[in-house]
Amino acid sequence: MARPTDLQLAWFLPYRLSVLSNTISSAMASDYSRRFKLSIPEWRVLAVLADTPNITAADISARTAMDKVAVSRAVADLLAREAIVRAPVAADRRKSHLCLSASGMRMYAEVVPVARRYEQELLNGLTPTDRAALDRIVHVLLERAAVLGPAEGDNPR
Amino acid sequence: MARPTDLQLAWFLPYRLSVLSNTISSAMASDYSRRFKLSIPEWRVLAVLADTPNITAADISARTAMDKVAVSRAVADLLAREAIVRAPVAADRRKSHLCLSASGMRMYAEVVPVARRYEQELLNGLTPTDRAALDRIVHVLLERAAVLGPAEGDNPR
DNA sequence: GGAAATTAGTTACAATTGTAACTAATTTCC
DNA sequence: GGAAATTAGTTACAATTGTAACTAATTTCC
Repeated sequence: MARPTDLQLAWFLPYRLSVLSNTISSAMASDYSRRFKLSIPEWRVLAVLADTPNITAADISARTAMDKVAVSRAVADLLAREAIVRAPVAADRRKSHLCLSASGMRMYAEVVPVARRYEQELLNGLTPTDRAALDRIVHVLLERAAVLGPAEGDNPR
Repeated sequence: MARPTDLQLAWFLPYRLSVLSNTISSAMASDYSRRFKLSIPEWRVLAVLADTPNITAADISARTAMDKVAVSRAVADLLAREAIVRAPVAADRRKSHLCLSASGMRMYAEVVPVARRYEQELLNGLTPTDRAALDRIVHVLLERAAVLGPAEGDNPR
């Protein structure tokens, strides 16, 4: 049926992943922002700091694949709302260590169950075998995608 | 190790899917735009019209999960570049049917192998079993995500 | 038959995001 | 020891995207 030059967008993996991820992210984003006034980047920074306190903005970039500007903006916002605290590093005064404030921790503790429930709702449709397969597959694809991107062109990022 | 309130962002499915999809999409986007001056929305419109000529902008929206404004913009751009052709529908003059021009088809024919190669590079890391599992899993997750989104809040989109 | 409601698509404006240039601190290396 | 290069983080500006209001055509329904 499909001509040889035809791609069948509906079955094209990058397209399907993009639709899937956007559907999930925008559902969650609208929920977070409605309930907690948190954007996705802010929520990510919160989550990383809950996991590993006293790291720098650059560390957050490295762990989240977020751009350093995006991190800077999210951090500025969370600081303004006093959800996190910034402490200059004595040994290198360009850096600051960040960690959650008491109220940031409370906020995080409130968001986590909501986030977990989303994930659970998604995973509930899958058999244990499929869940394991998904973990494996996403891992492989992430690795390959990371290599593919920079390799293809000339952008040295 | 992880405290009970901790989410472990690195294992959080929505987060992993988002990083995966963004990595893939931005690699492809930079490649498309460098070689063909095509944005992702433009490429999607092109692909849908290659698959199904003579449909309306609204039809494209419905098939791609793109917002109608995004479609309108991509269409305007492709029209300006004469990659597609617009013909008013006699029976309902609010609508127009769109289809690829000869040069649009050539452009599409050039992009397809590049797109396919990307997909292939990704899939090459997976066993046939995993590929089949991925198809199934993405399908299930898409369905669940579609239900989850609107159900959670009050946005009637 | 015609006012009120709906629909396709566009335009205007606001918010978000990406890129480049920048400041200030530190490191490298002659 | 100090000029040149590097690094952390921010700021300014441009490009992209989302939302709301709009125009023009059509449909509904009294």
